Amino acid sequence: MTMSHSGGRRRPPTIHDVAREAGVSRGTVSRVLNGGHYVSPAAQEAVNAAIRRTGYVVNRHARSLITGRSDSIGFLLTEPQERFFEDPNFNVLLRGCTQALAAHDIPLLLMLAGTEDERRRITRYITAGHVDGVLLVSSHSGDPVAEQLREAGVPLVMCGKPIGVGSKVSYVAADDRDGARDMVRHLVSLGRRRVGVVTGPLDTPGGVERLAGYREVLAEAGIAYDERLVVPGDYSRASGEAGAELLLSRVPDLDAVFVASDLMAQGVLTALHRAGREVPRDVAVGGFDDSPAAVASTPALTTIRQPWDRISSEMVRVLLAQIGGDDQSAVILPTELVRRGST
Amino acid sequence: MTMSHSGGRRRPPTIHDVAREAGVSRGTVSRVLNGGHYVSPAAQEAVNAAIRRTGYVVNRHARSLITGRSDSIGFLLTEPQERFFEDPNFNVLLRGCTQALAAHDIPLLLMLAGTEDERRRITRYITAGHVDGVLLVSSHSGDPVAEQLREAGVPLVMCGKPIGVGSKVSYVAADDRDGARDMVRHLVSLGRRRVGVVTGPLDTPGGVERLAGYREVLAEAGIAYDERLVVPGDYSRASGEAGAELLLSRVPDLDAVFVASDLMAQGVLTALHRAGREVPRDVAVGGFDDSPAAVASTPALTTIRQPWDRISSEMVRVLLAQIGGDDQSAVILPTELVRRGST
DNA sequence: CTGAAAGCGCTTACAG
DNA sequence: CTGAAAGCGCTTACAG
Repeated sequence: MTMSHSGGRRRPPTIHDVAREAGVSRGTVSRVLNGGHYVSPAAQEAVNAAIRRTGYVVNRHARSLITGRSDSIGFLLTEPQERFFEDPNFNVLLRGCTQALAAHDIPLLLMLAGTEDERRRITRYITAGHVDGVLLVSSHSGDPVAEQLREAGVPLVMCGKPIGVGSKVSYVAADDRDGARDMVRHLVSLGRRRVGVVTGPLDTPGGVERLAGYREVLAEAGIAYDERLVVPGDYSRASGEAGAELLLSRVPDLDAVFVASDLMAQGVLTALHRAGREVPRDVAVGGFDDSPAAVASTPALTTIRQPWDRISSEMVRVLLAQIGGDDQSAVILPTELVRRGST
Repeated sequence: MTMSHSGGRRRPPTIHDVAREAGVSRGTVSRVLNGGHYVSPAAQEAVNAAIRRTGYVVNRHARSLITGRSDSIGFLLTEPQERFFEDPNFNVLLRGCTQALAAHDIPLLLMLAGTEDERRRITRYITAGHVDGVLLVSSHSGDPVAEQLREAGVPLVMCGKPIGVGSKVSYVAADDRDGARDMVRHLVSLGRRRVGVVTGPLDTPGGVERLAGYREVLAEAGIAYDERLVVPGDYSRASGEAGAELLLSRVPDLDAVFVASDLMAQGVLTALHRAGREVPRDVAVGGFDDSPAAVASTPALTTIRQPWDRISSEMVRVLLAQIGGDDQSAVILPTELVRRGST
């Protein structure tokens, strides 16, 4: 019966069309749509058949208008640098979240807020209720967005443990400290004693925790902590290269380096190679992340795998639970040592 | 006057609150919101002041319900492999599109449809009107999604020239053929005569066009086309490595290679190095993309820059124009030769 | 279990 | 230029 204008978009069927087709009221159709409670099997079946025949798809705008929910989730990246976007980890995380949400038929809105101005605009957009919750990726501390969203009562889950703020915010993170401990223990177990470290930014949880793990293992192994063996990095390849040069100039007989990211570890390998050190014979190198950079390096990197697929699925699970009324929660996931040629 | 429940989300102000506050009707507020036509300056000002005082933000669901538009755009990736998602080009494109849309205050919905099943679900979702238009990234031919969306009358812009389908679909692409010509002319101008090529997949425009450019330049330079110098790749690093080995086995005195992507060119460098060839002295290597891989290589790659920022902004521009009623159109953007150490 | 009815917040002809 | 009114497609108490 539908009038079909060939070519352009025809008017899509509404709940009214389905009701007429099924011989029931619109209310009954709606009840079927929303779980089928208080609906007789016969009506249920008639409605389902009518939906199939008409090709009905619910109009989410109408539904959202009345429920007050948007049935969509925001993926917010508040990061001034482009670095993180170029980080392969980001891809895995984004893809994982998109897929986990797709399983619930929830679309993901990608929001990039690199500048102060954009952050203001996006925060406003979010607090106006355009998404039901936010997956927040913000590696640096001092980001006020998390606090603002929390205050506005927006369900929120962060990737990585937030530092600085003592606020109650849900997060999902890999166990950075434990991963660092595993790596440094591994280096020490190989007989290395002059173990350098290139840290991540010390205003990020990864930077702080991985360094902490390093110190703990040195202490437990009875190796004195030596400041000259600690150099800061910013997760970029270049900072790894510079860091290794600095380490070599300070401690020429260095026999291992724990590097807080694979990308930096690539830079470390370059600098060691240039300085004529052979890896792992002269210097063993351990990375962190198990990113594609780990296998692309020569030699391939021994590293700590972060469980990105689990991180993303847990972020989605926690967020949906929170939207459903649960309290916030923190999830810490285990890491794994992956041994390759660099140790 | 607003009752504020500290903590939870308070009921946001509606157009009704603004109207009361401004002393006008809701219709007048709506007119101000939608461009301010047929509104007296006095009313205009009163409404704007009221909006500011109340902190009013339009409810997009209500608006969409009546306008029939969603005021959002989908970014659809129909790609079975993970490769493209790991491609740094993808990041740049996604970020560029997000930002171009943000300038219009239009949120971007990220849609991933890697499997047949997902493609069906997403197509249904899109044709139900949940987005006003689609930015489609699908490197391989034979993807039915483009055709389905086009038939459903959904505004659509593809990244890269679609091949196979003779259908009228808008697209934005770099000038692959011209870029390839520039690179091969560059190699020939250096005196190289035995120029190999590692192609992209020949069911993609990049694969086909870049090979065509290679052949054209050989012809114009009076160099005979030699099948042994042509090996296929799939844009992966591994295929570049294998390709270079094959080339060396067939034509040991090869003096240049044009590689259809930077990632593959990295593999080519690895293979050449292992075979004891020095780059560029023995063999000059030219890549394509100017991706981060180009600078990360040793030596850094001479390559063809694809204007990704312009590609993304043009895709958005064309899509918005099409949503506004314009006909579909194709945009071809120029590439640029970037010379580095590998030639 | 089911229908009739109210209403979510907005836009847009329609009369003035 | 402006207001009153209809209506977009849906959900949800309410009364049976």
